[in-house]
Order: sequence, then structure tokens, then C-alpha cells
Amino acid sequence: MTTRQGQPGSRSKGRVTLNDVARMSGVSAMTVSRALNEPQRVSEQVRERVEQAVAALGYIPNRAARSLAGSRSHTIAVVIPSVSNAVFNNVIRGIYDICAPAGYEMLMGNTYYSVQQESSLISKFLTHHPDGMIVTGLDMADSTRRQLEAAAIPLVQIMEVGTSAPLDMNVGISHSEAGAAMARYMLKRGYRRIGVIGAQMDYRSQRRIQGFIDVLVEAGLADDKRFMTTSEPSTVRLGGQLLADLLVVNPDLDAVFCCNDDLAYGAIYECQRRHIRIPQQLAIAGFNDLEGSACINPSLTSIQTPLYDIGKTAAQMLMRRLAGEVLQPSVVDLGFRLQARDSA
Amino acid sequence: MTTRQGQPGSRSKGRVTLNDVARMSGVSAMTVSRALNEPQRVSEQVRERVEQAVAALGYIPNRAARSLAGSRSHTIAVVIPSVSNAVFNNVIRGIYDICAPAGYEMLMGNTYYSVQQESSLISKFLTHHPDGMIVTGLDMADSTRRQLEAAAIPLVQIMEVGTSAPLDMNVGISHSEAGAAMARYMLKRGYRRIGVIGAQMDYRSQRRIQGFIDVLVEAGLADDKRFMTTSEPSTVRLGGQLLADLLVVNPDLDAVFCCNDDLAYGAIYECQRRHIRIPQQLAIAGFNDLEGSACINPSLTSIQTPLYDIGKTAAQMLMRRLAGEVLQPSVVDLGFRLQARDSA
DNA sequence: AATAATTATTTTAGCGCTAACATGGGGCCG
DNA sequence: CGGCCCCATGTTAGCGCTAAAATAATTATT
Repeated sequence: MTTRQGQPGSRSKGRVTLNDVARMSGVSAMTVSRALNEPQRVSEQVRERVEQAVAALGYIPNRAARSLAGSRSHTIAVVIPSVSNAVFNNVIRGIYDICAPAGYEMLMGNTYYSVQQESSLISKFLTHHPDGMIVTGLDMADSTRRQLEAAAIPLVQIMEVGTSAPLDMNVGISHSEAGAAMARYMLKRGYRRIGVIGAQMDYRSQRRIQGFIDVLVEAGLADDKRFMTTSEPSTVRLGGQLLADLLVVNPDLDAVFCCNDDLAYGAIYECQRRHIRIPQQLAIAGFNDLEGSACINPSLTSIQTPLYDIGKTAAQMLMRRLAGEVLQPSVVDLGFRLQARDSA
Repeated sequence: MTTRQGQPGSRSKGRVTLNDVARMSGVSAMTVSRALNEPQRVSEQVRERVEQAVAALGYIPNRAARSLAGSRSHTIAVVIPSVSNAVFNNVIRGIYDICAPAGYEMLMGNTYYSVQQESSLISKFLTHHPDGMIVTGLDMADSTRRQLEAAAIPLVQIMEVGTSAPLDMNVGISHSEAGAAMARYMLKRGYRRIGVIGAQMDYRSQRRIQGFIDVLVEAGLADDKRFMTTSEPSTVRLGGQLLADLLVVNPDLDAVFCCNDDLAYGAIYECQRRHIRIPQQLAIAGFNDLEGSACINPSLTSIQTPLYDIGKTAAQMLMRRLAGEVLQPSVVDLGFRLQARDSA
């Protein structure tokens, strides 16, 4: 094997450059650049010779030089709470399916549901001078807001709409409306002693729950001791524990809204262990409608959100803006769907 | 709101540069560069004036220029099958916890379990001229192998060890040994009519299953019609369906090894629906030991792998190599643990 | 006090690429 | 056949930063 120890400090890494390709194919560097980036603008024979030289030399373009020389980085920065969350995975696919064919790269990072981490991540991303940015949520630190305004790049805030004016563009759903829809559904089904469990209380979870509770208040059925939340990260185990805690205080509950499906799984498992029949003794509903929610026993009633479309739409808005189009309106509500199943 | 329509083609974006900061703080650009990157090498007063100027001007460094001028990009490329997979999430955290404090950025991308996607992703990543690279698995296309050799950057192949010689460094576990350990465990527990279900048959899943089956063969208990696999992506639903299919052919099975926990969840749900008692009538085991596996009913027997440590160790090896250290040996097997629970 | 050694800062040059403009050689018009 | 436009390609300059060498300012040593 060749040595890979590198040679820190060596200026040139002896890599093949555009000029090497130019020399080999007998044209100027600029023509090679065009042959690679706008193939239709050079003659066919030149294109072929350049392609051969590229292959023969193993030329790998240098993005840093390209970004620096051109004024565009061909990069979109995507800021989400957690890539590992199945919810955001779908959003990312939607973004990717638009950005990749358009020649844009995605720079992706996690905030881990922390405003502070979000700020430092966005600062870091701005050093890449991305051509556009997609950020989760409408809330952010004031300093970050100012940085983004100063950067003056197209920006789409995703996941939620309606809670405040977006900085630029905005695609998502109304989480408070979704929470309210679930509450109305439960009321219609006849449940009256309704509890709520929530974890990882980011703004969107809070709004879901607030929307849910507002409806209960209106119906005169809200009771603070039935609402149990924590800022711990959502896990299946935590769902079971929160339900257990809730039942200690409220043994007579007839329904529980879990602010996401993972918590709902834990709640269902806990009921199974206690031989509580779902939904006869206790109805359970979740939020996000993950893949497993249709399979668990009983199947889980949940709110399905247009995750893929949120990502896709956000990316499309960005692409159009980058193509010079002026977009009106810039707030898009994609709506949600209540998926009724056996658990509630 | 300020206009964000951008001005494609404008050469300079009128952004604040290092020279602006230098002018304002009354020193040369080089001194500002040092004040920011090696603060201990400039006098305290200069450092302070520079910091003030940076804050006042809202200076954001340009990474493209930095990469181009220096010979290092301060970037580590990470190539994994799927960021959304909970398994890789832990690995990523391990990498991040080492790289971030060392001032390295992570460029992350999915291969979606496709060799072709892996090749194009690696090509794309090489255009960023990362200082190091972490790639999942030991298998890759020959052309990719050559590209990586030509790039001559430190490389760590992660997740599995022992199936072939690594290109450079290697950290992981032996999946065939892990599969074998599960088979021996099942045999010891007295199961004799043992089936296997597998999906998303990447190399590592295949090796788990092969290791499992090899032990059955040795025990004279292997039966091809009890092994059911598909290349579809693993889902909970698919786990249920594969188990159902398997039971049609083998109604007398007494145990099933699922090549990952998601499939095992589906299998458990399917048993619940059919009122098959686990493990009395049918034992079920998974692989990966996800968070929910301890909570499901019955709790799932699974193989726990040192995911966080794999990421951390890989990153550490890379960092040491980048610091100029020569590492021996370069293959690290971190081992696994069989987590016995109620399901098998 | 003169010199050497060390530290702090500046100067110079250039990383690899592309925007903008310049050039040259067809073809088409009047 | 000169003037015009159009196309393919070349030339020039510079994006913002840092490596390396040069210089200036300070401290240590004799």
C-alpha cells in the first residue's frame, strides 16, 4: 500500500489540475472549464478530447477553487434538529430529490433541538457561503436572525407555518391546528378524561399540545394535572414511564395524546404490560405517523404530515429563487391528515 | 424585508473580507488570519482589536478561500448507508464528538446501500478535497478503490472487520461472529427448528446471516427453506410479512433470527396478532439492540454493537494520522455483546 | 553595550478556478 | 465584397485566504 501519512504543510499536493487537463487536450483552461460545466457550449470534438484527458489523468475538480472564483458555491445548507429522526429523513429526501439534479450539494447539520447549537451551526454553515439555506422552525436567536439577514441568501423556514412572520420563505403545516384536529377527533369519539404526554418539547411539540389543549379548554374538559411533559429526548421507554406517571395521578383517564409516535409506542407497551385494553379502557394517539405505527398492536391513530412534500417544496422555492424568479406568496401551508386507526 | 433576490453573475458579493477586518484593526491581513486561527501567536492587544473589528463588521470567514490557500480543507468526509438509520446515528455522534473539538467539519452522505451511489458519492466528496475519510464497509467498486488510493488521504473503513484487507485503517466488529454467537445462544437454549429472516441485504447483514447459518450447518440443523431474505429495505411491516411467509412453509418453527431489530418488531407484532406466544411457541431475536428493543413486549433479545465507539475510534485514528502519527496496528475489532432478554 | 536568539508582524506570491472581455473565423445580409 | 452578427475559444485578472520568506520589535546572552 502507498504511504498515506500525508505531508502537512506542503503547499501543492501535486494533484491534477484543470491546467494539466488543458495541456493534455491542447486547449485553454477556460475551454476545459466550459467543457465540464456547460458542455453544450463547446464543440463536440473538444468535449471528447477533454473527457479523455480527464479520464486519463484522473482529474478531480477542486470545489474550493470553483466557489472562490465563481460567486456561487452550488451548496444548500440544511439545518434540522436531528438527522436520525425518521421525520426529518423524509424531509431530507424531498430536498435531495430537487437539489441533486439541479447540481446543488447539501450541507446538513443537527441542532439537537437546541437554539444555541442552531446558532453556532448556522454561523458555521455561513462560512461555506451557501447559495441558499433551509432551516427548521420559525423561532431562532436574534443574533442568528441578524446573521441570516446580513447573509442575504434565499432562506426557507420549514415544518411549521403561522406562528410568526418568516424571515423569507416558509413551508410547513400548522402544528396547533393539527393538535386541535386530534382533540376534536377524540371528543367526537366520546372521550372525556383526556391526558397529554410530551417530551423533547421543541416549539412544534409545544404548539401541537397547545392546540390540543385549547380545544379541551373550549369544551370545558381541560385539567392541568392530566398534562405531563418533560424536556428529555423522546424515547420509547420514556413514553411508557410518562404514561405510568400520568396514571398514578389520573387513574380514570380514558384517552392520551402523545406528542409523537415514539412516546405512543412506549405508552402502548406499558398498557400491554398492565393489561389495559386499548382503546376500550384507554385510547392512545400519536403524531407523525411513522412506518411502524400501522403495524403495532393495536394500530396507532396518528397525524400524517406531508414530510417529503415539505422538503421538496422548500427546495423548489429555493431553486426558483436562485434562478432569479420572484416568488409570491412565500408562505405555503401543506396541511396534514388525521390517520384514524384502532388505538383511538 | 430586504431584497434577497441575489444578483447572479455579480463577481464580488460585497461581503466583508479579511482585508476589511485588517484595515479596521490597523494590522495586516496575515495578522488577522493568525489572530483568528492561532490566537496564541499574536499579542493580546492585537487579538482584542481584531476580535472587536470582526464583531463590528460581522465578518464571516470564507472556507473556500481558506481551503484553497492552505492545503487542508479541515473537512472529514463520512460515507454511510443511511443517516436516518438509528444505527448510524450513534456512529455519527462518536465521529462528531472527536472531529468537532479538533476543528474538523463533517461532510456526510448516504449511499442508500447501493455500490453505485457509494461510488458517485465518494467521487463527489473527493472534489471537496477532504483531509480524511470514513467509509462504511470493506467492499467497494474497484474504480472507487483506485480513486481513494490516488487521493492518498487517511481513510478508515468502519462497521466490519475481518472480511478482507482494509485499504488503510479499519474499525468495527465481525458480523459473522456476531451471527454465530446468536446461533450458539439459540442452540444452547434448546431451539432446534430455527429460521432466519433478512431484508436490505447489504454485505454486513449477509455476513451476520452467514455466520448464523454456518453454526446451524455445523450442528446439522440447517434447512434452506427456513431462510427467507429479500433485498427490499427493512421495515416493521416487512418483518411481519416475512415471518408470515416463513410460517406458511415452516409451521413448526421454534425460533427466528431477524437480521435487524426493525424486522424483529414486525415479527413480534405478527405473533401478537396470531396469538403465538413468545418465546414459548416461537423465540425471536434481533440485531443492533435499538432503544425500543428493551421496551417491546416481550423484550427483545438482540446483539448490542459498540456503535458510538466505532465512530469515536475511527475519528481518533484519523485525527492521529492527520497529526502525523504513524499507526500500528490499523485494524481494530471492538467486539459485540449478546443482550439476552425475554423473546428468546 | 553589542550580539544573538526569540517573538511579532508584514510582504510576497500563489492556491485552482471562472467572470468578463477579447479575438478570430465562419456565414449571411444588402 | 465590406459590414454585420454569431459562435467557439483564448486572454486577463482576481476571488479571499494562507505558506513561506522577509523584516521589525523585543528579550536574552555574553
